[in-house]
Amino acid sequence: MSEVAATGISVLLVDDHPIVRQGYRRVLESQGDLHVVAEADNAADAYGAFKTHDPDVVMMDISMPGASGLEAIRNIRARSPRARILVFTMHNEAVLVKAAFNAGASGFVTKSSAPSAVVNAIRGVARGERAMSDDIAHVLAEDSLSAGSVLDQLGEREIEILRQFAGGATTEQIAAQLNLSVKTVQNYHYLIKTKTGARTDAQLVRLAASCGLTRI
Amino acid sequence: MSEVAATGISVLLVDDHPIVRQGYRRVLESQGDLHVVAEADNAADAYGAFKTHDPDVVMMDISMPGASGLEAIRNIRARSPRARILVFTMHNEAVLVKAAFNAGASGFVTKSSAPSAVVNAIRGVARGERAMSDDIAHVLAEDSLSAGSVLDQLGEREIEILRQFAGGATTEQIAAQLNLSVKTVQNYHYLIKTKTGARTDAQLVRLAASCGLTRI
DNA sequence: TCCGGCTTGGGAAATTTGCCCGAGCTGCAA
DNA sequence: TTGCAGCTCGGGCAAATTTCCCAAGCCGGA
Repeated sequence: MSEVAATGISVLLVDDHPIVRQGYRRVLESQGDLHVVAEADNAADAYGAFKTHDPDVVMMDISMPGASGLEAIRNIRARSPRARILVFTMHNEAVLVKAAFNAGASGFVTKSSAPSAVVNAIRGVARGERAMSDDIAHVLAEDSLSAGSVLDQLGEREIEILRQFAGGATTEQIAAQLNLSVKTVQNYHYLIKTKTGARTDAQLVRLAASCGLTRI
Repeated sequence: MSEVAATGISVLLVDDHPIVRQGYRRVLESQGDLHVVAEADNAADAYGAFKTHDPDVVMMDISMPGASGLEAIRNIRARSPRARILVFTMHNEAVLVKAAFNAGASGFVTKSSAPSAVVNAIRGVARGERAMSDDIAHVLAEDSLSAGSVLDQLGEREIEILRQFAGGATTEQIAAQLNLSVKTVQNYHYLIKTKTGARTDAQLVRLAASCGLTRI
């Protein structure tokens, strides 16, 4: 691995939008100590680029098409436990943040953050620290006080049914898929709404999407 | 208005993510002929900045919180018909593209485009041309062949009800908001599902989201 | 003028929801 | 070991919603 103090911090950028990557690249490289050594526009390429360039930090947008960003994190970390991954996204759901850290991320910064906060997060992650932007810290703080996230109160079965439902499946399809009676699926549906406080199906779909359970 | 040939092209950046704006700014300014004269992070500020700086081109991400980006375009164009607005977003739904052009946009470029395509679009828009990225041209071409998008078959009232429904509003809330009977809203709900072919409410929400009608 | 489409709602049958219940299972703790 | 708690699974039943069908007013275009 490169000597951080001596040669600066090497960064692998992962984002599916080329101009966004180029923008980040310029912002980072204007800092002097940050060097973008490679880019990737999907989760699959990310690991290849990681192996080739062995960057100090992977800066990754986890809302990409194809494989989930969380999968990509797990993937990289499983094969290279020393990898430092900074998640960089517009989402700020506590569930997603926790999922990212559980998957092995070292930091989590939202795109709403000031550029200075982003580059400082990169430096922190490169030093082996855990880094997150202020808004994420607040979200997690709120979350820890409010006794866990929405999804934490759901059982495995409930989450699976919520995922399929939010994905557009009908009650019959879910019942057939999971070998349940329609009535049971209906009951779960009701239970999920009760537990999450969603008043309409649409709110449930949005909840699932904002928790990263489904992508739209 | 500035003399494009003599002084370059002045650009107003509108995007709700500061680091994204800063990234774009650097990409644009590295071109030599493009100058970012102001930034705004919401639709309301965008018009203020437009009045103050009178830029040649407004480069705008229309997926921002608060007022719809389409509203912002209409707003600016209504007050300054000479304004050139280049929409720059990750969405590539034909409905949204057409809506943007109808609202008065001069160009539409997706974030998937190569940076060179983006800067060329800015130059084209500044010259008064209509500009769009290749993928958008393909989407519109497909759309014109496939006899219109899903949303095209919906009336204004239907779209408004779909938007509110997908946003999480209950039937009662929509009825109250629009001064309709609950029965009418229910009928619209059914009609929308029939017209769009959605079998569940969840599919409807996803449809609305994928058309840029709601954000999750 | 007439036709077609949008908007607004009524009606009635079919279906789903909301909420209650019980039963089997598992893990955990006293 | 017993017992409790929580998950999973489904029945029951009244209330609500959905699904269609229909009608009437309005407006713009042929």
